[in-house]
Amino acid sequence: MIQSVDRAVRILAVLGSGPPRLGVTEIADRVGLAKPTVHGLLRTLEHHDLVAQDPDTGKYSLGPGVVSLGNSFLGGSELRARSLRWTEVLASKAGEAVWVATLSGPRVIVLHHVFRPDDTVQILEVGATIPWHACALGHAIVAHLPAPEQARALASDLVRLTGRTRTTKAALRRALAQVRRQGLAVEDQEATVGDAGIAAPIFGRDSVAGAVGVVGAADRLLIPAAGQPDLDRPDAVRPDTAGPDVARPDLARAVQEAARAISRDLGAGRGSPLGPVLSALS
Amino acid sequence: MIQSVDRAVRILAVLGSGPPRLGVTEIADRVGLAKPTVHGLLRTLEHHDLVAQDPDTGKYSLGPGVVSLGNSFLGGSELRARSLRWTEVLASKAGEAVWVATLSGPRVIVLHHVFRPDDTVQILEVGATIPWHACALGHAIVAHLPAPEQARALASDLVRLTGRTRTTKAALRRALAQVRRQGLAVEDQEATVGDAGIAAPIFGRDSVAGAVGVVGAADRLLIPAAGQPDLDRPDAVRPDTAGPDVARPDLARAVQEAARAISRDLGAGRGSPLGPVLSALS
DNA sequence: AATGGTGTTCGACATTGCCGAAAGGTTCGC
DNA sequence: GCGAACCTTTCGGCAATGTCGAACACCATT
Repeated sequence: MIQSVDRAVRILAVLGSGPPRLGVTEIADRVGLAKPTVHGLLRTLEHHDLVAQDPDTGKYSLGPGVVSLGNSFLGGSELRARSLRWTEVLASKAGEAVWVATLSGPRVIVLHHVFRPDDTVQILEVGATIPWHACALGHAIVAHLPAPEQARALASDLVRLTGRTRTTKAALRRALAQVRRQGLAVEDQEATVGDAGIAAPIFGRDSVAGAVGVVGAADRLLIPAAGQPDLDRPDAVRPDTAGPDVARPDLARAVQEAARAISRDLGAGRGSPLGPVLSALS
Repeated sequence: MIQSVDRAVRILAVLGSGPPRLGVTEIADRVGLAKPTVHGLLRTLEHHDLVAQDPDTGKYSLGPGVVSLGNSFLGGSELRARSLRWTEVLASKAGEAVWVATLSGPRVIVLHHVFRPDDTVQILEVGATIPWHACALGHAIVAHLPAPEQARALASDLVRLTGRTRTTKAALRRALAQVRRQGLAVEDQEATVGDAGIAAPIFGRDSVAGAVGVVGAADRLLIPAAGQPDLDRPDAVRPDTAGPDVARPDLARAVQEAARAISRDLGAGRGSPLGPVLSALS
């Protein structure tokens, strides 16, 4: 581990997580380094436009360079590229906004966002990060992670975002087991009040690569647990195996189909170790 | 300038600009360093999720961490925050897509993108970078830069993107002079065939902070130079002072109004050195 | 005018990261 | 199937490199 690079990155992280503008002294405190050390690192980062210094106050913030890099990452992401055509279909079939996400540490990052087909004003969420335990995308991914990584995810900070966020290991373990059973994750207002999510895992050649799902108003995406199952669609989620939150069967099916289509494009299946898992999901 | 950090950033830049996946050897060649050196830097960056290594091929690519940083930058950008409300208005008034951009080195970065109000499928361009000399946003910014920085911009690589891109210093200097006269930049298919742009500068407390403009099909945004001026709107751009590309007067006016509104929100004016410049633009 | 707080510069110490060479591992071609 | 060529990764010694204490210049308050 190269020390100065490590420190530089930690400075970037501090600038990205805290208040938008910080002074040298404040940064030095937060990363635990001497002031001149931080200054030198900042100058180097500034030279590459990764940080910018406010000419008036002398304080530092992230620079435009980081957006370019972020954009390059999105452009080079195979998961994102492969999901473009299928998410379009899913959005129009479901009539809801579609997100594609991948895991980064204890959070999921939205890689792609297809707007809900109606033309209301919507803000773009690409690049946004959400704690994995508070969204369906995160559940779908973590449920299919190898055991050690899954344990690491469960050991992370399980912050409460709304009154309904599940924050205990036990509750999350139950949720993940259910996700594995159904091949589908459902979340009801655990990240944002009023919004729900339905998601399914996407597999790469030999591991889970991300997840795709729909996001929108809970009363459009879910049906009350007490409601009758839609017996015309036997392959849809059945209320008797589901928890209190039940996904609309047509949405559940559409999400799963999209996830499988993207997985196929990514090269999962054909003799890969995940073949059996994939079959179980179909 | 701290060497190892500088090298690490150059590695990130290489990963962001070249092919999406590169091996250690290839990276070492491109940055001109020894293989083990690059390896150490990559391991450090990987530890922070700024690069990711493909477990199969061993090749490296940018990691999810860079998107988080990019998103933090956008969230903390005052220019972006202040422009949100006005761009919404501009988009609906103009009926076209609206971009807000800032300068980063020789390129402009799109900080905010409001979709064209009709609901056709559009891709999101936030984070995209464009050579400054090939777009109206870039002209609007560079035209109001202090002389030394302006010279530096003119000294950069003036790449030809389409058959109409102006690539000589002389032509660009003329264009910039006209932008200063009119307080408006117009670009006709210099970045993308079929697309034009109309943009105006946004000023911060004591310098140009960015630009706002509309982007769309050239035949919707521009009127033929030979056409008659719209005499009902005396404050619009007049063909006799304009070059061959003439912006639709209503769009020109709307863009300028949005730019001035955002500048006002950013704190330009009220006794700042740019007061006179601002007045001249109104 | 004095004070507390910035961001910044300087210089010496020794820690740190650099690179040559060699070692696993994998994918070709034969 | 075998060998060779490529890859990524590891090791160790040299010295260049980055780190930090102290002092500087500057601004906003007191």
